[in-house]
Amino acid sequence: MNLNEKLTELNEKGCTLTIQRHAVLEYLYENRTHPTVEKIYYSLKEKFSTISKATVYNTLELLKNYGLIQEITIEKGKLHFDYEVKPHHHFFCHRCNHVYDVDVVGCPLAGKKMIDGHKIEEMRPYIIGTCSKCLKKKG
Amino acid sequence: MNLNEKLTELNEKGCTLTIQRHAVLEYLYENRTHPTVEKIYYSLKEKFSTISKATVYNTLELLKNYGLIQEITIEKGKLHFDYEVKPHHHFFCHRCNHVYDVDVVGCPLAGKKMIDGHKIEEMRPYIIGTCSKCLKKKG
DNA sequence: ATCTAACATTAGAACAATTCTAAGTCAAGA
DNA sequence: TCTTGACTTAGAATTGTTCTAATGTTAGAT
Repeated sequence: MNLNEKLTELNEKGCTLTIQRHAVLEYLYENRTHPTVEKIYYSLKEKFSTISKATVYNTLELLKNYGLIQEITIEKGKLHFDYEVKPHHHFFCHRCNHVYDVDVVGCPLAGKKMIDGHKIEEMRPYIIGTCSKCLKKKG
Repeated sequence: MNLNEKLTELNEKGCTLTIQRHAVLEYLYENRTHPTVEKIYYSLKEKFSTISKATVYNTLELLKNYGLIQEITIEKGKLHFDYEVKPHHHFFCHRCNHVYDVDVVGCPLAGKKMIDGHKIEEMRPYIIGTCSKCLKKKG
């Protein structure tokens, strides 16, 4: 789903399309590195010097609630965000703190709506380890 | 793996078995509710009134590094811990903030050591939604 | 085009979770 | 007993997130 499709969807659902909301979504569209809130905030500050942290947090929460972006709680104590909402796994390298996308096929939970009587609304399959780049550094 | 086995393993690996470390591990052994650090700290305070937060954090980190307990980053901004380290999924209810164990068989990642050139050290399969108890409350 | 009410943004304070620090305690070996 | 190193403590500091009150913006009604 490209940027314009998401912006249109937001608009059609009655959400005001402010310059800040546009900027946050566009930033995530252009930066598929699973940035933290801090990273998003300081990057946007370069273009929009008066943007506030509260707006960034509010906007990320809003976009998440519209199902247009994904929140990632893989790193202890800080949030990352992902433009891509299609189900996929995330790999976190505890050496460089980088989040990678990984594709895993054949997940038995795919498409399931319920488990043990609980209603499934979101999947967050996280994998922790050392990434290929950091493995090379070591040796 | 029962409590004594874990304590013995700690000891054999040369780790000093202080009363605080014993207490933290025992608390997790007896409370399989995936408690937060705050919960662990205040519960232990009742028995050991001078135990400090730093010790609880240090001990949880130490036990985690020995592979004896599992850290859970399913809830935004706060840590939960689990005595059980055998691979299993966690379900988080965003209404009551409770963490449940769920068994999922047939995970294609089970036993895998590598993915996309990254070294897998830990799996954290999280599922978010509304738990069976909260579903009943609603209606 | 103007008004207005609802909504959005801002700056910074407040809050919550975690980590750090420096002083004190404890245990084991010389 | 003294020393050394490891552990714990209390509280300060830091970090990440949320709240607040004032200000700014928008869309719809007139």
